[in-house]
Amino acid sequence: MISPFPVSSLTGRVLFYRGRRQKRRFLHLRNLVCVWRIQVDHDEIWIRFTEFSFFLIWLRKIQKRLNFGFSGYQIPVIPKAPRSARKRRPCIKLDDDQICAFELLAAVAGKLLLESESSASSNADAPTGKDEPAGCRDTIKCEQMEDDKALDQGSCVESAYIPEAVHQEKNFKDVSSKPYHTENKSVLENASTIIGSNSFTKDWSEVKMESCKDVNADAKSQIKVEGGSPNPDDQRDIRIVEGTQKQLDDDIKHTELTVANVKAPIEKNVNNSALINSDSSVQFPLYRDPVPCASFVKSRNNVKLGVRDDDENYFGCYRRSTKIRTFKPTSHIAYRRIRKILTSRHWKVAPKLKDCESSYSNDGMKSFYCKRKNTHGNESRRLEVPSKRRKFCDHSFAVAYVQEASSESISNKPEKGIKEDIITSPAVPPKGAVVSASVRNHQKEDPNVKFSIKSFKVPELYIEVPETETIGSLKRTVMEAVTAILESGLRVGVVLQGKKVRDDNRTLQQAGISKNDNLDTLCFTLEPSFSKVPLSLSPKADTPASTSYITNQELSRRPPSPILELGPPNALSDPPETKLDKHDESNHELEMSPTNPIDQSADEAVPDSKALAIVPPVNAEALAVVPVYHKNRHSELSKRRTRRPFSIAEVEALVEAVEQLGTGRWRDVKMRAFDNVDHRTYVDLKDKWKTLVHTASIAPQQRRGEPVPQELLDRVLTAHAYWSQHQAKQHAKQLAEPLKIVDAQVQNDVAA
DNA sequence: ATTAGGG
DNA sequence: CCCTAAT
Repeated sequence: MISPFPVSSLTGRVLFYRGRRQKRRFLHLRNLVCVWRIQVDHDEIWIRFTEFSFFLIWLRKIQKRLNFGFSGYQIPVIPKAPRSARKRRPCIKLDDDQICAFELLAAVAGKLLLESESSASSNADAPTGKDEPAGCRDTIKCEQMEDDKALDQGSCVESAYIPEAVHQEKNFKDVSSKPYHTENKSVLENASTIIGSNSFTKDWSEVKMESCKDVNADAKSQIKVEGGSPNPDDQRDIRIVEGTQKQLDDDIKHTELTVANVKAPIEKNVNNSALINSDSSVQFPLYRDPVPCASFVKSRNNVKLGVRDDDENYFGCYRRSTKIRTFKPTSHIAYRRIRKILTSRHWKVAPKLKDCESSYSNDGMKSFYCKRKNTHGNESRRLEVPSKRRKFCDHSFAVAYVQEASSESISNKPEKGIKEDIITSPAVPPKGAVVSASVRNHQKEDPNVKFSIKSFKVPELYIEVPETETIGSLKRTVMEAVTAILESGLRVGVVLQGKKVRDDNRTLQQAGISKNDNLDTLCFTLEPSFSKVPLSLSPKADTPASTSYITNQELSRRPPSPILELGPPNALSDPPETKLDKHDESNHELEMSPTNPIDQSADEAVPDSKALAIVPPVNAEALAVVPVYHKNRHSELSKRRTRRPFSIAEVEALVEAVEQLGTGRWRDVKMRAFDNVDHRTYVDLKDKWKTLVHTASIAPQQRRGEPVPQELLDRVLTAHAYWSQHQAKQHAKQLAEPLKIVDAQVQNDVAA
């Protein structure tokens, strides 16, 4: 039986090699040869791309094939454009994961460059060890192969290696032409022919993979090369390499990066060249270290990433932190640095694959279920400090106290405290899920629901520190606040699909937590148990993370002052230090640039910086909500308004007004229906309408909050449709028509 | 000040 | 709801 290429199979490792033509020390990432090792059932497939950019393209292809559900967000080609243009502008759709993958790869790329260079002299590189034109294929050469002759370098080009043991069981299909031979000798040639370079030049064939599960646990895989789907891009150099890990593993002296959860975006309206260009913007400096082997020690599945500094002349612009040059023997810092380079929203450098099972839930979200439980106790635990400013969990960052026992490279814990261990890597699926069920490909019925708590939401903190205080003081204050909460005791809250599950007596099943269900929307929160929590309204259903306030007394030692909204600790203690220069002028592509910590830091730091920004005093209203505020300061920066859900009556009034006035005249709507309600601005009304339209267009089950009568929602849709149609007329006809027509339609609807 | 859109 | 750009 052939099953679709399993999602989990997209989990794999990516290896970079210096390509044959790549003798320069400074290379574009896109030019790096890269091999993707992915797991298909029990086999491992190696896919080699002579250019990294091909890999990305290919990923997208296969992604499309797999018809992934996507949680990706859209990165505008033109970040800011005239309103009129914004709407229709083409978008680069890029999945977060891919961004991260991309960056992860980029990080490794730099390292590999380094490695290959240093090996150029030491020749300690690949088994075949040469850093020369043939070097790249050498790197994947499988010396253990029984028929070594088959690996005639002269003829095999950079093509496929299919170890006998594996390929004999394979069931290759080549739609386009010849099937793979089952003899090693011919494997390579055929591979070359089939998926070799030239055949892709004009006629890009999609490579589709399907796993073929077999009863005897001896899974077979099938590689199908399909023709068709002409693509302008030259995919000449895609090759498939397949082999068993055992055969190849030991030969690879290259640094490996364990990459998991690779998901490629579905590209629809983006030409690939754009992406490639962006790739090309990725330039990785080659760092050199006086101490040749201080870094990049490969240990099986783990990566030890090191970053070396180079002479400033050449890469001056890149090397932002010379300090790193001192990096520790264990390359811990380097590791951290790499981590920081990564945007890794949903990414993390995965623990050993062997120790974790890739799992994914219904909507394609994947996570790792770590089998190992005895490592360092807290290993996979992450504390997430939610910022009030963030509404979406995927925008938030988890602060992780990494104790990855699986990686020796960081096994030496820094003494300096948390800071050293903090990484920002939420690894949280969009919905804010921090838990996923483990779904194995083929597993027996297991009544247990498996949870992998990747992060905790911790109570939000509010502290205050005078402007004049030092950072050190700030840190201490934060620490105090945290300690206060911890000491007061914590409770665990369970939030499922944004709703708090309060009934402790319900079973998981009853609560809707089932291993078959999508647990991505399940998360746990830590709640302070002390009672001096706000009188406020804040913790609502949709605000899983509870909020706690440090009372004035608690902070009384500190003079009253501006409020500090506590950002993630890393923001406080771990200032960005690894910014690279952006070289690329095409800034819109920078957003997908892996080596663009600036963007990412901006991305993540913006909220942080906001969080760190001094929030001046507030109005009475706000004070009511957040008791900690002092009134002594006035400020331009105002606090977020209190939430005031629209009542049904208000909605009705709004709908009525819009029906008659249309959707482009909010001021009029306001005057007509909410003239004397000053807490409803026309913007509010517009926003409300927006959400109403949205609400009306989704399934009732998806709706939250106080239910709006369907009748009203129907009217919303009707009016929305109508006014969408009649926008032009609106100005011409002013206003009489609309109402009647709308009414008529409503009546029709009702009648029907 | 309003409007339109994105977050 | 907030924030911004554009009008």
